[in-house]
Amino acid sequence: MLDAAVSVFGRRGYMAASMDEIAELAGVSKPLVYLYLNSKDDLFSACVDREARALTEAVRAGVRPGLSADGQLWSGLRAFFTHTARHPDAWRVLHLHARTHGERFAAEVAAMREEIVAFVTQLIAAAARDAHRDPHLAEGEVAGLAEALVGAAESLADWAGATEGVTAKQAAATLMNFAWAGLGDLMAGRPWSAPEEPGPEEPGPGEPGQEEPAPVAERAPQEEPSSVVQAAG
Amino acid sequence: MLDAAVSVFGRRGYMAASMDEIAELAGVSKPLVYLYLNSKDDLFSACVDREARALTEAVRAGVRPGLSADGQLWSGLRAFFTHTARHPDAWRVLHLHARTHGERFAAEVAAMREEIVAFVTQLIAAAARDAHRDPHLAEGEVAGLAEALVGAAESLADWAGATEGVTAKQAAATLMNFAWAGLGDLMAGRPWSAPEEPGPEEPGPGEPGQEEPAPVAERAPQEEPSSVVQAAG
Amino acid sequence: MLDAAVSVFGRRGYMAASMDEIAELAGVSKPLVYLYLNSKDDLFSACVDREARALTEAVRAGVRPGLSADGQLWSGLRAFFTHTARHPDAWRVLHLHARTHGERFAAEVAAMREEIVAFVTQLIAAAARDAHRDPHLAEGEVAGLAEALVGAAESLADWAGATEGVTAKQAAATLMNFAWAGLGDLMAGRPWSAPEEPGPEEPGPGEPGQEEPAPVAERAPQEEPSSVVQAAG
Amino acid sequence: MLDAAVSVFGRRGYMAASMDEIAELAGVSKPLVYLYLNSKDDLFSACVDREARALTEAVRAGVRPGLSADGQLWSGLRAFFTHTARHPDAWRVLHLHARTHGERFAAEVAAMREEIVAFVTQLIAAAARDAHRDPHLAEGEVAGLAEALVGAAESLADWAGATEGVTAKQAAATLMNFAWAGLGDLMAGRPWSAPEEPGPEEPGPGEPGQEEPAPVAERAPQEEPSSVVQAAG
DNA sequence: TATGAATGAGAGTTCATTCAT
DNA sequence: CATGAATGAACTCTCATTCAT
Repeated sequence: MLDAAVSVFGRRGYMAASMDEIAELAGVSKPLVYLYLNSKDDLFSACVDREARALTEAVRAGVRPGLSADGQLWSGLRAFFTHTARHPDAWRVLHLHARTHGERFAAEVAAMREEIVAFVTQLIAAAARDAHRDPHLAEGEVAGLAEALVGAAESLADWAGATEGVTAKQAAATLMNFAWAGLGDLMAGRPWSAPEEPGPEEPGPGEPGQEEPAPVAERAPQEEPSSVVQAAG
Repeated sequence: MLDAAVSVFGRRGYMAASMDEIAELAGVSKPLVYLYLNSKDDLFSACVDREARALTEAVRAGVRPGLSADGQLWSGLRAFFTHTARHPDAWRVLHLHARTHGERFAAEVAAMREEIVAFVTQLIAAAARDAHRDPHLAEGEVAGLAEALVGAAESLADWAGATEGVTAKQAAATLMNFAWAGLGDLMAGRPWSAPEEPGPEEPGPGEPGQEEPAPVAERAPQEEPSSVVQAAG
Repeated sequence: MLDAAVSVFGRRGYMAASMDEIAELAGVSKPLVYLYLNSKDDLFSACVDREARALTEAVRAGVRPGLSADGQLWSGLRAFFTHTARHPDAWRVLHLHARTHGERFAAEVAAMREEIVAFVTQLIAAAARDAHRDPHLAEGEVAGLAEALVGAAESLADWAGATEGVTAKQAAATLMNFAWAGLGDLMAGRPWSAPEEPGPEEPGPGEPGQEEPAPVAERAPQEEPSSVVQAAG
Repeated sequence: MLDAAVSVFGRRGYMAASMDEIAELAGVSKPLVYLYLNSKDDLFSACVDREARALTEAVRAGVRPGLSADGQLWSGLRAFFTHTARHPDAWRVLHLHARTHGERFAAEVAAMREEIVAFVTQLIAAAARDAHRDPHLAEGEVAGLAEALVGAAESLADWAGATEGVTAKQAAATLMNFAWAGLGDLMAGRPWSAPEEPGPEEPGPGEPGQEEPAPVAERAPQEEPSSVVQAAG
């Protein structure tokens, strides 16, 4: 029943979603929805709750704890993009709709986001520690960079979710290049490269361990450029 | 009249905005709104149109044509963040609401976004040409990076708009560091530094010449860390 | 529009009355009802207000100020029964329905009732003064008797309104006998008799000045006794 | 189960009472209510039936058969006010709610009322016979007076039920004074006095023998006069 | 027998939209 | 040109009522 609600909310938004449509999609009657979840607000809140939990859980499960900072970020991003790609409506609910309807929902999303930002902040701080250059990165700066990184990831999730032919791994690679190496290094021919790891999601032989000479996602040829743009919007 | 509509749409969203409130805020009667703009859809479309045009125009006007690639990007970002900060309702309409209500509005936003992405793509390609390392950056790769950059900029615009004490310049600096130097260089103590230029937006004496020792945006001291997370959400 | 509301509320009661039926009876659409009167509660309140005012006004206008105490009571009762007989739905709203739906409406009815009780209290006190027997009637006693008299009048209004063939004058005469002379005097053959006055409501020659040898209302022959009982219930 | 129904109906009214609340208060499940009593209408009808029977039975049992007419009336009124005071929800069901929802319920209440009115009619006729003044009271007149007396009693029951500090005996005394002696006699200092009898309901020592010097009910001192009016409404 | 689970029908309320003026 | 006045349609939510067990 929550599945139906997430689907309708994700496609229509909170206000445009009608309880009739949700009930019909769930295959039950409207009063039943009200029996289990008291109101439209509560229903939406339950959706946001569940999906926020699911997303953070997916990211947490995707991170390889023993790896280096960039390795952990890489694995976390892959899990993040994989989850958002698999649950596009849920992602729309969280990222598009929950933030526009009252403090209540915004707070729920904020709690989820905080967890992810905190994780990223830790990674950056750890990397800075490893580089022994702490003085150059004050605590506030690290937080700012984490914000930027998470924001970029969110936008790329929108883009990847709406663009055909972009896999989660490609999105993650694009972001790692962009964020870790930086455009400057890319210009200079110094892309970031993924750490050695057995591919956990697709462990089959079809995936070569060294697939990263193309560090930036190579998208499928686009006959219709507007769709790309639109998708990324 | 459109001003009123943008304000109400930006604050309430498409569905929750009522024609009554728009007409009242505009100081005219409701039938007059329908006389000039045929329907709520058309009114919203006109808002999106106008604001998309205004934003692209602002960015275009802010770019210093003669500068280097990163200089142009820097000036463009400053113009972008300045505009979104000055017109928060317009930015909410474009980035939050227009994408959630039908292909029609999404397409209008897409057209705007395409222009900006194309501009960024040109800059990256030019920079790559200058570095003589073209082979490393295929066309698709450049487009992907441009997407990531624009996405990061959009997220930062949301964040700056919701966080007190973050100026447009600080947001732009944060993003330039993040995007151009990359986290890797930042770790290594090699931040990106802004090119020499007379500050165009705030040329007054209120701007100290030595503003760049803090390469990452120095945000206002935050006693309440949760507000940061929430604001950035 | 209020007429329709009073009619429907009077016949159905507050809860059972539907805004649809009220709007249809008023010959307008439902949103128009909500435009003028904000909610069902407000609509009901407006009805109660108007009818309470109308009833008190009718009683006030019916009282002959120069008469003796029983003469004033007699004229007031005639006006009261005339009004309730002419506006049965309004009377049902006030006496039956308004008292069962929340303090708000009960208070409005109470204000009206207080006016009438105060008037009756004055009359009884005046009569007691004239009889020079003040010590026997304390203030609280007078108020209690006024309550009883008004209560009896209300019940008789229900009865008269639902029983065919009972005129307002007959109801008033019944109550005057009952209240003023008392059953004891009636047993002893000492009925109360109406003071001399030109009949104001029905001034035609069809009404003899001395019509009161039958002091108690003679009802029409009742083929169906249950209806009488029901009406008086 | 009927107890719960009477309680909820009495407090909420027919329409506002929900079967859910009734079933919950009765401690059973809703389908069980429907098993025993087919519908909400039938349930309400059963309540009205039972309570009407209970009230008439209480009055019948309270009357002392051997007494004089006014003595019987006095004892009957005391039983009546005692019962309504002890079962306020039942009284509300009968007097307030049953009359507002369809002929069916009104007829059930009417049957009860007819019995009481018939009893009172007999009393008045008997008293008239004793006084040897039959010609002055035709049958219709007696019935009218009985209606007025019963109506006054009903109103006083409402008033006593809503006013703190008014006992059944006080209400009965007020009504006997009002009805039997009449205002005229009261003005002249000739109140009705209760016949000699051992107090049946409260025979304990809590009842002083000298309770009749105040012929009219002495209500509790009322600092707030509006509450009296409202309560009596 | 007794009930958890489910629903059809209808309630009050709102809003984009349109005439007559 | 501009609007006061009005409405059709749709919304969220409730409740008496009934199956399957």
